[in-house]
Parts: sequence; structure tokens; C-alpha cells
Amino acid sequence: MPQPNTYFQRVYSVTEAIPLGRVTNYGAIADFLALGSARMVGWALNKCGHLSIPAHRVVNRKGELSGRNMFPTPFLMQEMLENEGLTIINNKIMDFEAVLWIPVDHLDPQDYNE
DNA sequence: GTTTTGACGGTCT
DNA sequence: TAGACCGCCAAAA
Repeated sequence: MPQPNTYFQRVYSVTEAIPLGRVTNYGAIADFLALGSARMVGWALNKCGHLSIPAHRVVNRKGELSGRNMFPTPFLMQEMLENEGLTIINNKIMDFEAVLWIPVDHLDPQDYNE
């Protein structure tokens, strides 16, 4: 696992580390990378929209698909999550707490922090 | 070089 | 309990 220097590279690494069928929120990633603000995570993912990282597994703290509007088609994000076994109703993840995956609780911050 | 906005979160009122 | 405000850092206009 390489050690990305830029903050968005760190966000990409953590996002790629999200297990299939699990989701995380911006605050968790921000706290994990000590970025200080969840907006940085969202902004970084916005820029990564053209990459192949599972950005659809990152949602806001409410479990809502905030970034669905950013995808080519708003339904694509929901389709992808549903395809992973998640239940999405009204753009919200059902049992969000059950599928919530916090990087700090599974990964070591120092591994992603230089 | 300054201002506004952005896939958010936490705290205050 | 719900709504509003502020903070965080970076990029684009």
C-alpha cells in the first residue's frame, strides 16, 4: 500500500479500501486522514469522478446519496449500491448503521499518513 | 489577488 | 426536536 502525498490521493486510497457492500461517510474519512473537514473529502471525490474508485460507497452522515447528482446518471449510484446488496429507498441507505464502515476502526491512520 | 462555492459535520439557538 | 450558522481547505472564476 503506497503512501499518497496529496490529500485527494489519500481519499482515493481509503475509498478503494472500502469493502464491497459497505459504505462510509465523509466525516469518517476526514477524521481518518485528519483533513479537518469533510468538505475536502467530497471535493476530492468530485474531482475523482472520472476515476475507477468506488466513490458510490461514500455518502454523507445521514446515509443519503448526496453525490448522486454528480454521477453521469443519478440512478447509477443507487443501482451500484443496490447491486452490492444494499437497500436504497428515496436516495437513502436503509440500515445505514449496519453497513457503515469506518476506516479508523479497521485501518491504521499512520499507514495512510506520511 | 480576492471572492464564491463545494459529494459535509458539528454545535449553537 | 428542528432549523440555522460556522468552520475546514482547496480550486475555479
